[in-house]
Amino acid sequence: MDPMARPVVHTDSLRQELLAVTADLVDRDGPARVTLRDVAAAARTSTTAVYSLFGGKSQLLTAVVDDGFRSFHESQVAAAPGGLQGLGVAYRTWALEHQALYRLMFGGALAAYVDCQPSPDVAADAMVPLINAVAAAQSAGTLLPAPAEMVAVAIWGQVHGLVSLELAQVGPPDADWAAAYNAALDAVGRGWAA
Amino acid sequence: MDPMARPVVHTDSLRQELLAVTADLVDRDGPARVTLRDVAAAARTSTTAVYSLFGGKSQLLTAVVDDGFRSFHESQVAAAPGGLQGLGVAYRTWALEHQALYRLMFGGALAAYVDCQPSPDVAADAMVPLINAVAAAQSAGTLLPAPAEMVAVAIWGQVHGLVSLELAQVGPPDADWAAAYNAALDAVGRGWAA
DNA sequence: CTTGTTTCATAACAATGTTACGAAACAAGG
DNA sequence: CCTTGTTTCGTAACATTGTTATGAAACAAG
Repeated sequence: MDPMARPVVHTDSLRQELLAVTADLVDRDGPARVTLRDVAAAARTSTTAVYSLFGGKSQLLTAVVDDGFRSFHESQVAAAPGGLQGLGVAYRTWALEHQALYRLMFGGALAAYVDCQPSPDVAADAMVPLINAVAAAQSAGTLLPAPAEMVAVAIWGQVHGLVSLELAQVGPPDADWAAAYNAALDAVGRGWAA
Repeated sequence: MDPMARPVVHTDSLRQELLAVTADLVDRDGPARVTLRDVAAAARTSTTAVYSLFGGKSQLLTAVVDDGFRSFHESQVAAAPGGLQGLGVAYRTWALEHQALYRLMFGGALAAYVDCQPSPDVAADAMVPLINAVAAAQSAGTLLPAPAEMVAVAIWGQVHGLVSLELAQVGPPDADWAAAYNAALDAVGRGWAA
């Protein structure tokens, strides 16, 4: 009574393929040039797959963004032994290695050009290593005993803002971003030191 | 020999009107919902006007963004007497009062969803009051004597990053952004203090 | 082999940036 | 006053893209 009918092709592995292909297109041409027809063609399927597996373009991009946050989270976990400085350095390193994805992750949500806001819990997770490092430094007595989450948000804002300005190329044309970034990290350390 | 022909309607005043109407639409519905047909209808003209006066949609948005940077520049100039703290407070105030425009100004350039990157000199101008305040504080001996432009970029990154995260709603769901912002401004003051 | 059911690719649809065409508007000359 | 010539700009066609609807493809059961 349940003829299995036509075999399923829109499987989870195709879902992964679509995610990878989309991320590739974003990295190659930027978010504006990503079309569902190109995505489908690159994955050797049809645009219907995007709708049956994700629901639409914005959900596809949201999934790519969430994957980006997870990748970023991993890099932060790996850098956690380096303390606050290590996390700060790893932040910019990851952003420069995944420029287009980083632009989509933060610029997409900010510009609201397409509805690709990261899932709140995924974005919050990415911040956990930083919060832990802040709390650890506070326990060690090297950091001011302000609320850890607030300090973490402030520090994240610092590094995110500098990286954003660098990637968006908004600022002095001859800016030495690497130097500014390192100097800012030092200033953050002094500013929040106990 | 030079019959004046049909009178010109695509004049500079219509250009201003288009700019105002576009900024309104951006503020009301966000950049994604801005269509040339709507812009033209709101200005009681045709889409041709956008092409003859700007060249296309991206140039129109770029002009809006440039106007935004000029408005922001004015608010910074007005806040200059308040010193670094005053500039920092004015920064967030302006951003919150022009949320959609701010999103377009920085998120648009970052996401690269549409080519609306601000003119470099306009964006650089917006930073001049901050650079001056940094230089003044250094002359007064209250700020570390690092290159003024680098310090300014670092401070700008701090405030921009926090405001961006707040507007993009990326971060802890229950974050107290105002408190984090004020704490960050204080930390910046301590971090760069002489 | 037919039938029935599920799945998915193709094609139609709507919206939008862009471009091409031709009508509108006006001055000069008859 | 009408015709002609030239410039200007609104309308309509075009191409692209997200989305939806339709019908063919694929397979199991009888």
